[in-house]
Amino acid sequence: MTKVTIYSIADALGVSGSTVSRAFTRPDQVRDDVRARILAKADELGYQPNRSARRLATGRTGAIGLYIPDITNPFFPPLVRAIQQAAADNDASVIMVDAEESTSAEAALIRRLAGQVDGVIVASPRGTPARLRDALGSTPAIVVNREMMHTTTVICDNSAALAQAGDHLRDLNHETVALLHGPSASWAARQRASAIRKWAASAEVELIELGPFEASYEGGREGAAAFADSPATAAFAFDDLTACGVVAGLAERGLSVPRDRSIVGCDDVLLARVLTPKLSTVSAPIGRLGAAAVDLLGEVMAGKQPASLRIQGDFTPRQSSGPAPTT
Amino acid sequence: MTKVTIYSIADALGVSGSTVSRAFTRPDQVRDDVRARILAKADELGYQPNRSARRLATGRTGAIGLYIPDITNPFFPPLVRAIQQAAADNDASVIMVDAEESTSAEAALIRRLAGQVDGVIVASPRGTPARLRDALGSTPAIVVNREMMHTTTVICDNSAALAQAGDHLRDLNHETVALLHGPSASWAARQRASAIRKWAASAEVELIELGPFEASYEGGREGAAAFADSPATAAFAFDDLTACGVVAGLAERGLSVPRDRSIVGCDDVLLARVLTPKLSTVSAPIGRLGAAAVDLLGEVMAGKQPASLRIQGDFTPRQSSGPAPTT
DNA sequence: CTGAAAGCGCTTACAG
DNA sequence: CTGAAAGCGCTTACAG
Repeated sequence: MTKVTIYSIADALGVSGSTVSRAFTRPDQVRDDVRARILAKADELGYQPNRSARRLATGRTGAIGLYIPDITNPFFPPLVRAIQQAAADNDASVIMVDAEESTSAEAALIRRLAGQVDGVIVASPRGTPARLRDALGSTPAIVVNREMMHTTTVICDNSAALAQAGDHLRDLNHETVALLHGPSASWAARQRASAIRKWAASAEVELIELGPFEASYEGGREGAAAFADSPATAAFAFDDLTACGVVAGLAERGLSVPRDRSIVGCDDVLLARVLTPKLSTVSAPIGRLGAAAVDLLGEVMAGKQPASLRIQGDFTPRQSSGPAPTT
Repeated sequence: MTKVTIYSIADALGVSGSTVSRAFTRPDQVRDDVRARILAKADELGYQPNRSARRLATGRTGAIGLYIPDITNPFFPPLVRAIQQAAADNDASVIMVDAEESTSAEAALIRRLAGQVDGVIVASPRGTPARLRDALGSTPAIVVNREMMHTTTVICDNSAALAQAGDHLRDLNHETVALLHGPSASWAARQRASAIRKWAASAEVELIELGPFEASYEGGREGAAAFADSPATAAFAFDDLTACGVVAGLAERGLSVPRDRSIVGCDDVLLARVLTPKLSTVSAPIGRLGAAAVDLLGEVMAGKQPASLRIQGDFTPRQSSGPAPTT
């Protein structure tokens, strides 16, 4: 099976390569019957355009880059999926790189990625804005899950939902509530913490701040130890995976959720719904986040400066939050 | 910031483009000091080779394709990561496509992918071998997680581990054990079923076959209903996610694991370790699967016909299996 | 609407 | 070890 190019088709049909090329890229500039014959022949020969050649000629790669800090964190697969799907709708392929949780590799990975694609979507970067901007250079980019000046950004705003979650706990008679801090380098952790503090102040609930803890199951288990030793009867975990560790850590101490302690997670990942007890959590519309990122990236690549987007999260009470134990 | 090419460097240094090109691709063919100056200047100018041009010139894309049926299934992210890492070690990028669980889209997605890359890794395909081979055409390929004639394949062989798991249950005095079938289109499901049947026959344990059920949390809940109504005191779930659904479904019926029923999962995904109770499961060395796939793909691309690989799984008893309830 | 030609940025025989 | 030149397969002004 020899290589089939536009010239194979051109020769077979007695037209020029230019015409074949146009039949694909500017169909309206080719007479209908000629185009029909070209398309038919292309199909017959199994023609697939050589993307490298096209890219070289047009200067666009047709690919967008996606930087993810940790594909293994259940938050990201749905995001990756949404981004891929939106990209496919725009005939773009996506090249994904996973930092494997290494913050130090971040800048180098992003720099390399930026060189290979038309634009990049950076999810949950941990590095400083300056380093990130340096790595990006002039490549169009969208940052997801973190706000950053001079950059189009799409984030999930959980403040209102977190306040709702807080009210829900207060209504269940929890009078002192723990805030299990996420990693201090995480923008989302800082956001959530400040939203919760604000809620606690206005709701006149006593807030006990514990941590920071890693955003992992183990981090949650450590959090559980601190939580169990505190007077709090309910806690906000940084995310669902952490919450899951908290449930396990409490269980190891003979404390059962929601009977003895209540806990609310964040993100509503698969885990939150399959855990027993199901987690009360704040859900991020992850799919919309991804789709929006691709749309906005398209605008940036087109030279526009679209406004940043913030999507509201939503509180979903489930089984992990219950009435405060009566002592 | 204007585009920097090999000629920017060549001009700045008074050498030819050929020499600059060689400095990168055939360093031994360039005098040491010249190469050093070129590399330094490239660095100074922030040179990034244009991949499209390189690809067009060499005829290789430097990319491998990865087809995944469902990125959202916790089995796949670690596989993706391992494959990416191994590819990066070989200076290849990976273009991933996710079928979003749509079996019907499989062939078309794979065909498109195959046209864009030097070789493809196909994970857990559901389609018939004929359709798959047709979609692949002459593109070098490795199939992961399914055996297939005339194709280099890397799979995890769980037979021995499943028999170990069975023995473990029998030693805990379970006399009748349920097999919750996975989806009938799944090669892995058929494999596991036959390994379990073989074990049951030789161990003289009564096996009750239930299902098939979907490979999902919901599928597991359905399985739990059938399991609860059966005389079995322990069950093999198709995978960990399903097992998780079984635990939840049993809980809804007031049955607790491992007190009232025992359950063993498969794959040892993150979920298995964060669930309470932690799942007894058969672990696939997912990372090795991915690394091996990339290695073998390299051989196929080099024109060799490497032998298929089967890696042994391992049984890991944890908390979800306990002594049979004494009636 | 169509063709001849130049050009995208590399690589790589071929001469020297 | 180095340079001039051709070629990879497309796209796209430019002429007609």
